[in-house]
Amino acid sequence: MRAKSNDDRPSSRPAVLEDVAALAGVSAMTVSRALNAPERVQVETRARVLAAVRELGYRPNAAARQLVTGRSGVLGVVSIDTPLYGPVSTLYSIERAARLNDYSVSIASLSTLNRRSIEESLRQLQSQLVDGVIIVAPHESAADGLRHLRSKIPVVAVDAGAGLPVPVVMVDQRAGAARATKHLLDLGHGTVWHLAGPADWIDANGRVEGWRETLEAGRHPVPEVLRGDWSSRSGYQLGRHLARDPEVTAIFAGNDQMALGVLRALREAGRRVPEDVSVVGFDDIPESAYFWPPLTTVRQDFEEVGRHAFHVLLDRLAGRPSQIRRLVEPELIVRESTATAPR
Amino acid sequence: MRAKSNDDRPSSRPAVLEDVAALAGVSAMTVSRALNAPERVQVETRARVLAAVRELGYRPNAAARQLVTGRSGVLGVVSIDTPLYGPVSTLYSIERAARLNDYSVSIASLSTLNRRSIEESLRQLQSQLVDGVIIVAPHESAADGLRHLRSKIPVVAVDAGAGLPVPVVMVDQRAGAARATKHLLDLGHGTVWHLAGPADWIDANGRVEGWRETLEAGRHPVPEVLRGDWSSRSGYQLGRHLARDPEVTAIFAGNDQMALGVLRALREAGRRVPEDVSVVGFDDIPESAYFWPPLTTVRQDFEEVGRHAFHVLLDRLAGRPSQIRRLVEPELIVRESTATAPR
DNA sequence: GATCGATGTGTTAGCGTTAACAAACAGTGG
DNA sequence: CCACTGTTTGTTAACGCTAACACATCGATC
Repeated sequence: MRAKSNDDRPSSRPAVLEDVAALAGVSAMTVSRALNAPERVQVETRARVLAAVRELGYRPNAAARQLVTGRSGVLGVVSIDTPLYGPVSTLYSIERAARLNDYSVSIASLSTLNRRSIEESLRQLQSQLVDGVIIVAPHESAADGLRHLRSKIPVVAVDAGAGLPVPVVMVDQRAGAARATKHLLDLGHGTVWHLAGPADWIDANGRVEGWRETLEAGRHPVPEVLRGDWSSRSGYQLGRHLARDPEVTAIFAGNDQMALGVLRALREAGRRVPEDVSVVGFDDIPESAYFWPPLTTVRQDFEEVGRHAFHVLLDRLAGRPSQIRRLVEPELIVRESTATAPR
Repeated sequence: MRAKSNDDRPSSRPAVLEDVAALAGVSAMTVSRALNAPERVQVETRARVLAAVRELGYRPNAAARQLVTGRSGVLGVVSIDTPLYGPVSTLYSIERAARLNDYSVSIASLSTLNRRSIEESLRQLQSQLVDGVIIVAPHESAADGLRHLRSKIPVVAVDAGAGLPVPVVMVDQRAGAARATKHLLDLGHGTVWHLAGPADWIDANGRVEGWRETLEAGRHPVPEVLRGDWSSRSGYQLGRHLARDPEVTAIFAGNDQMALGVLRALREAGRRVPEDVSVVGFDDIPESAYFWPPLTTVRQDFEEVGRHAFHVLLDRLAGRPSQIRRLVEPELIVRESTATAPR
């Protein structure tokens, strides 16, 4: 009990449980119960307590509660600090799902994902006493870190490779790439060139696999993979090579930005889209509907990814069993950058 | 002291101060000092303590520390949940600055910024015991919330209007818009049309002002402002109107996405860029160098904005006086979408 | 050689909350 | 009418840390 437990209420200091208890004429424990387990307190008592809470503007002290319960109601999210559409959308959707469930979110953004950086940020989040962590790990280099996790707290990965000792939630990249490729083949193109994202990105490699499998399944020749870095610049540079080759009539770019660069390279080379060459992107960023021409692309439902990741983590926290690999279906959005093959 | 203070170390339970103290043969207080005020402990003792800390893998319990010191080392960031380049870059740069200074960052992303939503998220962050809050408030509607803050903890705003009772850090939008406009006037254009962002965005209005002032200063006619919504779609729609008017030879778009839509509208109307019409954007998103043609635009240094915001907040936390309004200088990036006026 | 300050370390008492147990009370059934 | 159950409330003791003070020890000072 406070030294000065007299009747003044110096609103300078925030109200604590004891103040509420005094005002309501009950013990501190009853107040605690009225707030955390309302059914264990008589209706009338609870009403008095809640009135006192409101009058004093009482807010429970998170640190004290956490010290005794061991739970903080805080979720850690480890992410990569690029302003790329995918990772950002995922981060926000996780935050939204968490807040809807009265969790708050503490972020650790990393410029590179590897074992050291992941362990470091995990340590930092742990000493902040987060209840669980979601790692957005779109890099292959993160696998090493995820494989050797020896964290006590539950971890869920988003956009991570297979065969890891943690649950993974992600968009089915292979299915998305397969749909994009099949769309082009169905339009009569002999084969599809693929402009991939960096080899150390999980998503990039998943898309390469989906593309390759689809070509092979239809016995189409498989051109060499071209590696970009997600930027329009790299799409442009690689696009200039492709533009020179008259054989090339269908290009599947690993994301919309690279597709934008390709569109520019083709135009500069005098090749029309979609009359001479068809182009498909990936992501469906808000701009892609306004590219020239509007881009056929693959939409990923990040909202669903975030929601799932959060709920899988909740399951872990509650000790419930949960799926260890959850794939979200992507959707092909057909616009004007694709058409039947020339001739 | 723990009930079972015998010599076993059940590594099941994480080590606490007392365990370290026992191993090092000192009192808990000495361990605390060795970690928080190393100069107040003898060199040799400190070495023993640190060795014990390492051996046990001891990490201080944040909740306990916070309960007694009243400080958490956590910073709240209230932001808007769009994947737009500006707000996202700002968020990441704040996070980076914070982490470099051993603060962690808890985010609250809102879909709308108004008095109610700001107060609500501030309450939530406060009950999480953050030491201070940075509000990224690019909406006019946030002003009402910021004006009536009665929060006990320090608050700094980013991208907020003038005349508020909190320190504000932001890019100088008027200067940026003035530079863009002047660039076009210097190229001989009679006047400049402006395609503004939504009227409820601070930045959009700052750019309108900078544009208008520059035109008026040079006694150029001031065309009616066209209002878009930052999207390529709106840029395209408004651009189609402008494309029909042969008087229009210079367009300043409120951001790069809208500029992209304008480029498309002009091209569809058969008007060449930059030969017939010059176009300037704002933001310098990574793609804008790969638009067709590459876009002249205004670059904002978000990294610096984040750094400043964090340090102003640190000043507040330390009770030091700080600037109440800090403007970061934008930079004009000239590319190929602008040229001397036709005729 | 008593007094002082400086230096290093220990002791005590909380910070605000909840788990665990204890107590008071009413109703129930034999 | 008494033990026995269940419901509601209170009491106590942590949770892990640090502020504040207390206590040694040492050399320097007059």
